[in-house]
Amino acid sequence: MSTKAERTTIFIVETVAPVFNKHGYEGTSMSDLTEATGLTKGALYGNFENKEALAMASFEYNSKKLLQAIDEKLNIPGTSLERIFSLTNFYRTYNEFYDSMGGCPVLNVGVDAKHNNALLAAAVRETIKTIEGKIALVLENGVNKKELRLPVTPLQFAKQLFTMLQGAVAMASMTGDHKYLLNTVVYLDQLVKKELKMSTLPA
Amino acid sequence: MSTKAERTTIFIVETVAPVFNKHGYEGTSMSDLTEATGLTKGALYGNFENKEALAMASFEYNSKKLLQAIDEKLNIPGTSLERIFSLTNFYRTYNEFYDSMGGCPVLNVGVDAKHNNALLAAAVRETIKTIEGKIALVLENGVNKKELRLPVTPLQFAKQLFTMLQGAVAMASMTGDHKYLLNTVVYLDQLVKKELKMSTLPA
DNA sequence: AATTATTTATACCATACAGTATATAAATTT
DNA sequence: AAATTTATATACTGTATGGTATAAATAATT
Repeated sequence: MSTKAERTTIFIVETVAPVFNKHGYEGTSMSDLTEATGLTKGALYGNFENKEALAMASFEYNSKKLLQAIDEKLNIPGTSLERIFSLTNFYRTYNEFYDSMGGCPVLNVGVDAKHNNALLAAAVRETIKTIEGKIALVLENGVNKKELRLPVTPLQFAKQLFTMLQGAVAMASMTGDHKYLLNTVVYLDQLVKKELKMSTLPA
Repeated sequence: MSTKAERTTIFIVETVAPVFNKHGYEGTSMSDLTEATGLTKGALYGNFENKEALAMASFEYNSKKLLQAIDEKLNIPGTSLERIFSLTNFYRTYNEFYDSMGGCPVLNVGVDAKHNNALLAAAVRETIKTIEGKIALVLENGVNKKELRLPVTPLQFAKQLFTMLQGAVAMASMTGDHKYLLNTVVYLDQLVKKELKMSTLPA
């Protein structure tokens, strides 16, 4: 069993992560965090070195949740095409997912941290690379198994796919209209069906 | 000729706009602004009611510049298709454009203001609507002139186009890699050529 | 050029900020 | 259960915050 202190640390990150994600690094104050957690500064500074460490832990927490969800969707049993559809289907209601985190961590921290915190900005770039890599792996596998053909390299296509998804995330987030997600996924699914499906082009 | 005071107000907005755009509403302090302008608080508060008014004027300034650039690209003489390509071509090097503003105002303020400033958030939504409307108008014109055909309504297609462009903007901005813009525009151009061009499907 | 109106600089306000020292309380170990 | 370690609360730094009152300086008007 975990010690009380460890559980407190986790509790702090869980509680604080959405606050940082909503209001950004500079926009979040230590008193916002004591208020959210019901703890005092002593407790926060006892578990984390400073504000930056709290923000970093918060992003890593949200990023991990996102990466796990993406992994789960991409690693279902089935063909590579079915795995890609599983991912796009996840983004169909991605607004519900990111609402529980106070917003998409990639988008929010990526934009906020760019000129406010170099460490966080680097962490976001790492997360983006990881996601693109995961998608590329599925695509590469599909090419190897001759389940699909790609007009460009797997990584290149993965980047393009993620860019479009992230565009929908940005628009849905800024406008509050989740139809941007829905319409983009509908578009992407037909794109994948038309462009990547191998069965339409027998050897 | 303009009065000295009017020119000072303009100078303040010009100088302050990139600072707000880079660091966000909460991340920008009044002393950041006195430092950037070389003026004192007295001067800033003599020309603007408060910090929020300064931030609002800054966004409107950047937004206007963007809308003017988009207008310029969309209103070249030529067919509706050429106008759309003129817009996508603008986004090919959009990073240079937004660098001079301290980032894309739609993306940066849209993400930053969502939970930090309701007024700014509403202004961004308005700008998005305006851009989508401008693109939709060109598309509608093209349909009327039978220069192109659309699988969905002009506004719907305009939204999808802008979503993809904004996705590229977000990715390029977060990673610092402008190839996201280039690749997306290459993709969009071929998409438009294949899907919208009427000449391939004679009546 | 003198007067008036406006604009900017200075000095200040109360409050909020991130962070710390230390005392108290609560776990953990023996 | 007692001793010890660890975690949390309290009270406190010094500094920065957005904003203001007022005085000095500069434009604009007559």
